[in-house]
Amino acid sequence: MDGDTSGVEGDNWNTDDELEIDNFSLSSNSSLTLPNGEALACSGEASSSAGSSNSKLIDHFIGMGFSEKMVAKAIQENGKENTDSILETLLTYSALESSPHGQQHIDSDHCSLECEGSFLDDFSDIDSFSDEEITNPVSDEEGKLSSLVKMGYTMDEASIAIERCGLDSSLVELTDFITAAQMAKVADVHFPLEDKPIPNHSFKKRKHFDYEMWKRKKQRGLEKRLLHDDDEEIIRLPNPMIGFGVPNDLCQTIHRTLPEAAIGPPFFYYENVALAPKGVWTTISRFLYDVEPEFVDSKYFCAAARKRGYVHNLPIEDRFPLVPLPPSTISEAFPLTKKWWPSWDPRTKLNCLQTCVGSAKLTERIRKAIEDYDGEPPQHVQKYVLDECRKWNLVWVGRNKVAPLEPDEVEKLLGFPTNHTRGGGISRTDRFKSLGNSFQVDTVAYHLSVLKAMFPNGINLLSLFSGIGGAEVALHRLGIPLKNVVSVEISEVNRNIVRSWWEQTNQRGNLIDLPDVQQLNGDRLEELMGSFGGFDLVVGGSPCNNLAGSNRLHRDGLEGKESSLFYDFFRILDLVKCIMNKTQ
DNA sequence: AGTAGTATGACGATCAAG
DNA sequence: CTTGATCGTCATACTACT
Repeated sequence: MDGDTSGVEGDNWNTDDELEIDNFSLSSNSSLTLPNGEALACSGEASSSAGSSNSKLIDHFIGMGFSEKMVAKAIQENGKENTDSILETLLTYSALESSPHGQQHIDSDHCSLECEGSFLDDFSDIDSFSDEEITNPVSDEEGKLSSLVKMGYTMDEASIAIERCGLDSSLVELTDFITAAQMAKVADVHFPLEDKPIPNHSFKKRKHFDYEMWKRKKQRGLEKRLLHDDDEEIIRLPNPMIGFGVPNDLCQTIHRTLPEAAIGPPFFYYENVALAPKGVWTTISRFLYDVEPEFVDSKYFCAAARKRGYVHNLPIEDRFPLVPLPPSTISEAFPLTKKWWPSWDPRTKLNCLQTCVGSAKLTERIRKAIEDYDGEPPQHVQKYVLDECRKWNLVWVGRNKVAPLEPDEVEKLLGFPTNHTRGGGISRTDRFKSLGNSFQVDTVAYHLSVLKAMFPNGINLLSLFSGIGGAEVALHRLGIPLKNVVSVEISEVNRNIVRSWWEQTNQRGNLIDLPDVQQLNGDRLEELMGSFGGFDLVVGGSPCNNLAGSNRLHRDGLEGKESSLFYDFFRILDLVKCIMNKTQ
């Protein structure tokens, strides 16, 4: 999808229940932060974990060297009965925590235990709370966002609060807003309480706690470097990157057992770049019900590499590939290049298709560099040319002539129909951008193929961050009828592409497109699902802007401006799950 | 001259694999 | 250790129009 997701317009919120929050006074926090209010707000499980009956259990684990916050979260997740799984969770957390990127995500989870005590602490010094104390924010907004996340709120909640309250509002105002929103949500029967424990509002204490935590983690990180890191829970990429199997793979007898919480309905399928900063996939996996990601390189499906991670709860037996099988090498995909391909260019597969392509000037420079020599150019020229060709995915189109791929060639490689992104007022630049952000259809279709036997009459699909409709095209090419498709995509050109494809392929189903995942709330989902009886599949690849290696400027990880929309994928999936369970 | 859309090049770090 | 890959962003110059 496109990068700009910040266009939240207040007008569109009129139907949202959150709007009612405006009626709350932002400055008066007393009534909202009373322990009574918390007890009312928390689910049974969450509030009981804060009770005194657990103190022995907590002390037990604290005695083992785990932090109070961790123990509370682990108990909350596993229940107080199952001490074994609590211990296992704690061990996992402590491993995660020692990773440089993983540590901040522990903080981003909620914990109701910190509610204990000091409710009556005054907040008078809260405004002196300096963001820079903990993080090094680039802007005021990011600083506030980051602070809120560290205080235990979701990225989603934090950004909405800033949108609604304004950038110059204090942290107290922002946290009050979120609390009020959560209060309002509690009234909504469909709000998944167990996954959104109400954060406490003992600001002073939490601030202090977090700061101490941060110092401790920093310290531990230093210690860690001196020790072995063999117990790191960092997810490793498989080599070869074939996930749970690719077509023509001989050993396809892999079985897996999904965690209980991950089992559908609905089925879900999440995608993002495999080479994300350390700890990102651990966090993604943890949020998506602890499902182990499947890392696959699309070079096993087509002539271009595309290293991606997929988290899904689909069966992995009896998969089958799309037919016809796409060309597997560059020369098969583009036969005309064979004639001009020099023997000293060993490439048979293209690298990852990106959002930008090489310039005409660059190909000109390359031509001139080779032209000076009669036969084979010297080593250093070969090296230069090959480096540029690999970096920009250039192919040989004439004597001494290289060129970037054309948009229709990229469409072909990615498994889309030719001219899928063409016309309708879409520029060449935008085509490359949309295609570069898309799925490789054959790869995704292989994973989704198991649905065909299960849903002979078709499926209802929720497609988040749809882009140019990679999931829709994959399902269609598999011959799985699309009954109702709700497609959420911020970019208007992309929505037009999907709409136009939908009409051209004579779909019998119903396509509903929405612009913004952030505005898709429980009410709207319930309304949509009520009309056709729930979703069979939720698909989405959230923005990779802040995860991708090509991003020199803002590779900020999952908390980055765009990539944090992952949490909206989780939020919405969890809402769908909740509603589905309720109506069954 | 103003404007909107387009093309170009400068901008390294991170992480895995050999 | 070195090599290689990587769903990118930004300011600026350029182009094709009014």
